[in-house]
Amino acid sequence: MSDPRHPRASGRATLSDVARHARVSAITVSRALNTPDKVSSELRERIEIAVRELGYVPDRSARALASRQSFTVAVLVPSLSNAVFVDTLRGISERLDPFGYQLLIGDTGYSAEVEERRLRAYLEHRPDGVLLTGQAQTEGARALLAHAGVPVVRMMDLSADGLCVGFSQIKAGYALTRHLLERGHRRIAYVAAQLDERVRLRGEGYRCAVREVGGDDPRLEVAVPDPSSVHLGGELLGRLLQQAPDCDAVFCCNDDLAWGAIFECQRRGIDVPGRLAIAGFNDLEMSACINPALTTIATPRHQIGVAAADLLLAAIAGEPPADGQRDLGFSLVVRQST
Amino acid sequence: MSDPRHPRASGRATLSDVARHARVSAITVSRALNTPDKVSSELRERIEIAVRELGYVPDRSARALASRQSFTVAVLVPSLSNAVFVDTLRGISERLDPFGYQLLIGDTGYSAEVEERRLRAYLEHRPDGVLLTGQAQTEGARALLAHAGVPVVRMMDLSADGLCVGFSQIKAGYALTRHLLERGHRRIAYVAAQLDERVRLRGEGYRCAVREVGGDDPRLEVAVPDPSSVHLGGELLGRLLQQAPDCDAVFCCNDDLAWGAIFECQRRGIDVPGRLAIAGFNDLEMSACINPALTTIATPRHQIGVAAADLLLAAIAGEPPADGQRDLGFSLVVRQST
DNA sequence: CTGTTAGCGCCTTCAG
DNA sequence: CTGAAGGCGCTAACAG
Repeated sequence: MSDPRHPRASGRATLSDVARHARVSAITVSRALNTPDKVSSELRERIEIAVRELGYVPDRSARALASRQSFTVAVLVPSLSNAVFVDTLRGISERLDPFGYQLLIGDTGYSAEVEERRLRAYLEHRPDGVLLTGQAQTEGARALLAHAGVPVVRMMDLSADGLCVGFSQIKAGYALTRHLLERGHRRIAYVAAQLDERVRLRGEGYRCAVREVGGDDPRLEVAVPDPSSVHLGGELLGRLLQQAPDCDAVFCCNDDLAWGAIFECQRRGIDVPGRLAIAGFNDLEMSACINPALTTIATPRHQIGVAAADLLLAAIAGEPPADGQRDLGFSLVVRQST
Repeated sequence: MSDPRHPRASGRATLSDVARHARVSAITVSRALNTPDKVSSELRERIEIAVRELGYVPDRSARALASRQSFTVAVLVPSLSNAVFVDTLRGISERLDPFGYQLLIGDTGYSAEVEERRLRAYLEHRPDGVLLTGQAQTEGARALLAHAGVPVVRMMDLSADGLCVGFSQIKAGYALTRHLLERGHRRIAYVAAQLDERVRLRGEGYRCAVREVGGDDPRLEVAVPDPSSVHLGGELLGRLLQQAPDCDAVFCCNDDLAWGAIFECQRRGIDVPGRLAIAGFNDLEMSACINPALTTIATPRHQIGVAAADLLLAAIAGEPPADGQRDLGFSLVVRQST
């Protein structure tokens, strides 16, 4: 009833369908596809034709199962709405795509629980490597990774152990605050939302710097756990101005908040930077376009993705990590808002 | 040499490792995990303990191979840098996560070739469904989908055949232009970048509307294929003002460009909307925050994700699509920029 | 260069 | 409710 030259009605063409069609053995088809130079050009051609005629698409599950390599890398970022992580993803993808690795991209919504859940889900794919943003947050997540035994590279911050690529969030926060101090500001505020590890560390850097000049004052800090947004930036500026009307500079934990703060100043007729200097963090594309252009910390997020991918590739290949902790630095971009 | 109660050194714990550990058969472990109510509570408990002790994580490849269901859905969007698609992804994820589906998320960079390549790669995972943005661009992509025989839902625009969820880009472009006409503008420009299907359709709508009042003029259109960005918005405004100094309103094909145009007007001292009205498309978060607040078309992108997921779920379940073409509409949001 | 054999880890029968 | 046998599609290891 069934024609052996054609794929079974029950599903798609398989390797043996192709093999039968090309009158070779299955393994030869496998080789023609994966290591073409190990197959004579004659058979290769016949096989290529069969593949095309049957519309054969290999099955990764079967391949992964048999070869014990999934050619898959799991990547977890806090949010896809944040351009910072999307730039990082692009760097990863640029580096991993050419090697045939496929990315399992997931966002955690800045939640440790979601992170663990997604991690578990992705580990079921037996990824060849895992890329994480920051530390694995929960005990469970760390246990999962330990059991899995896959190479892991952590991105964005620096840490004491394991492989990681990033820069010192503390130093960056410190550097930006120093810049404001050098501009002569003494009542410098820190406005933050989405209080993740990195935002906290930037706050640390800020506090370090203001303390050095005795300029620390709890009223100068506005921090809320809400998701960051431009709108929130305006709102938090209002709150800040209420609790510390004499502040003369604002360090926003990210650019989005800073934009919102600038817009709010425009509406209130507050001169930036004359009456109030405003600085952000990350140097997203728009920060150079807004009026006044935003002073901010440029972060090497794309490069972090590239380097993390390279590090992971090396780890997958079993190469000893020459420098497991890669500090890619940051740079202060001074524009008109300060 | 090897203790049968422990996973082999060569790899991670398998179902039979767990089975041995709990002194039951492998299939019972499988059932305890997938259909717990088909296993006595006693065995279930023993199995749960074994799972925990061994740190067992199921292997999706093996499961997919044996069950012929991958519980995976492939999603292709043009870009992750565009908040529009990220909002759509969120809608999809919200709907599909609870069912245990895992998303294979990929971006095409607005390229038809990349789309086909990614599609092929994702089909190797034997996804239970595919979510596409717009039409499958290439002949090859369409052939792949036809061969694969998986349910496909297309998002964002409307189309004649197959399952799709979106709204009429033409009508939206028309509606926005009508609004500008009703405001009394007669020299309305269309500024566009990233010329994908949707941007072109919006342009169609624009042209329809201006033609009705005899206001069409090629000098009023500035369109470049470059990736859209805020910076580009400013640049294109400059170009427009040069080739049509008398234009009195600008319809930007997306909000990013409109922001850039507004910033450029601020720098040039052009009054918005007094001298020049500016409108965008999509209603991203920032559009309500900028000064002047941006008039734009609010698009139901999150809802599109939700509805697309629902449609796909139904199609996977083999349910006949009651309404295969779902028009979710759009709405005009009039703010201060017009 | 090509083929055979066996098995990856799990689930679908079909039995009890 | 539990288990035994077989196979999903592919590739490793060995043969020739």
